[in-house]
Amino acid sequence: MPELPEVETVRRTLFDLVVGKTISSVIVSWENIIKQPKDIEEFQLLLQGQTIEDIHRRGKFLLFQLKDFTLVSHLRMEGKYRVFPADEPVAAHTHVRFLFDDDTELRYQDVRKFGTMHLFVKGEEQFQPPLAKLGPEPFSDEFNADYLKMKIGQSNRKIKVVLLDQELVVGLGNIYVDEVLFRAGIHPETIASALKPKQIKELARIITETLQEAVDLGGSTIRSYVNSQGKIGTFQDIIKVYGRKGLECVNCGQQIEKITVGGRGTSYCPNCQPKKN
DNA sequence: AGAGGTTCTCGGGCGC
DNA sequence: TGCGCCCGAGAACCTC
Repeated sequence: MPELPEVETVRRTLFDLVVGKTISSVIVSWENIIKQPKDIEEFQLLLQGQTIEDIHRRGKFLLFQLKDFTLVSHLRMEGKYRVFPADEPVAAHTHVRFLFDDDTELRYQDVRKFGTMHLFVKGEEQFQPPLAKLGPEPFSDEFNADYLKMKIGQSNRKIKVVLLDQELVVGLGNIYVDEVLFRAGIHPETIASALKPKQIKELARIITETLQEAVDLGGSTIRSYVNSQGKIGTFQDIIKVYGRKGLECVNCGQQIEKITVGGRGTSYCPNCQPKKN
């Protein structure tokens, strides 16, 4: 499901629903979600009595700032957070429940069970996996044309693979990387080092711009994504290539093609994104 | 039937 | 040989 725009939208909607609430207990019904601490009872014990003071985002991770700890949560493909009254029946695929002392609860649902949670003593999360090696945020000053030139100028990997690498820049996933490359007119299999400085400069601008547009539209709802208030995003309405295999390119009318790049389904326009190497 | 919005690990190949 | 780099496959699961 979620790439940066979806996670940011979840963060914003969840913020209004849970900040200020205090956890009275935690119920875990699929233990593999909890990666740290390894001991589930310890995870539950540490969270008891903790108040949610803030919710941050780092790349595609949600960071619940508690009084003494940071709960780092990745939604992977299908993870969702919703808040319910305590007496609401528990829906299928609910794996973790954070019960609050006001008779409401935060429920984590995840059909495919790929999501992860790591609990750290506040402040330690940034020095350890899974956050330690993440690249800059796409909206930060650190991420700019010079940075991108420096990082990918000598890379012999395909540009799509490079952009999906969260150590380069965080936030892009399969939808937005395809849209970004379409907007930039770059074939997804182009070797990164073959890009001209001008193209890289343009790419940096388009990455930031595309993700910002998507945040403004509440993300993309392709199959199952809804935010924590149950609302869908609308970026899918302006998607130009992702999921449009066989349809006409909105720019030139040629059929959108689909190939596999780095093991991921990849949609692009062979005319607007010609292969040059 | 197989792909799907994610990420990690593994083994193999290549070039220096 | 070793190292760095890159790639693909497979893994974690369930739904349509």
